[in-house]
Amino acid sequence: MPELPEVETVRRGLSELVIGKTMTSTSSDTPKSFPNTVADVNQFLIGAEITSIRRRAKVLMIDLSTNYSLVIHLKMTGQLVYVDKDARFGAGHPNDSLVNALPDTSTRATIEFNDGSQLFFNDQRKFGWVKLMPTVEIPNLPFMKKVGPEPLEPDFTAKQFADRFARRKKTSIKAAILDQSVIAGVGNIYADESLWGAKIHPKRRVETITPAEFEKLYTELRWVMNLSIEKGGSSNRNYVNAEGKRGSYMDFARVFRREGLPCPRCGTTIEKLRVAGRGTHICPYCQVL
DNA sequence: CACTTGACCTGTCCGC
DNA sequence: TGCGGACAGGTCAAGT
Repeated sequence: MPELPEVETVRRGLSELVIGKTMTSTSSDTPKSFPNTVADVNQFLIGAEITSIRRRAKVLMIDLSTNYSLVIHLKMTGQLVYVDKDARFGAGHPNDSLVNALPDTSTRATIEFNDGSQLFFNDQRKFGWVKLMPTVEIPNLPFMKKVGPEPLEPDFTAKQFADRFARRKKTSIKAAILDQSVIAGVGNIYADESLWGAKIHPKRRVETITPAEFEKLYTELRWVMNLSIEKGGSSNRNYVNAEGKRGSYMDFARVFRREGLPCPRCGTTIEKLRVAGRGTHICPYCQVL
């Protein structure tokens, strides 16, 4: 569940549920998922109060009263699931069958709060990570130094958007829009959805994209990401996010994972191909090379 | 530097 | 039913 709209949904949900709470204990299974030393955890996390939760690109930052932060990347399969002291999910609780189901085999770390509630970091594929570090050092992370602008910031303009692609002229527009140093937070779903919206074939070389097409792509990307946040993001399985709601964006997807179905604009059958090493969905009539 | 490919992991689905 | 291979919403480290 890991593109900008999904991570933002988790951020908003967690903000409602855990800000102001104090962490009383933690446990984790693999050093890879949560590499900090026990000493660091004891000194800077145990007893710390959560003061704010921020997002940059697809990275979450849980700021603590110790001036340390938990920096979290969910990668492909990471989840943060909150369960209250009565083993219930947060407001919404749509899935009682999951009550008491955590921790499970995908649980990599658990944090307990002073009121008996818990936060589970689950990650089937173990690509994700949680790192405790001084808040002021977050901007020095290599990823933070290279990552591009936030596409949903109100003052981010279409011209700034187009200008970001100057460094990737020879590659495909799909590879470029997925490049986090170009624009922050775009992943496979919203790349495909926005390129369909702008009627641009994902294999088009960046240098062939016209200013009008960049403007359209900018508008479509922002529209589709804002819609997805409104819908709580995308989820395909029995997934519940931190606040106990399922994302419904996939009900609104126009091309993503819809190969074999009609294009909602022209009725042509949607096709799936590979671009930039990723599964890619297009309407072959609306999006031509 | 820009660009492409493979690696990191586990689970699932699809064809034989 | 079993097995092999491809594939899954992301990023890095290598290679050219």
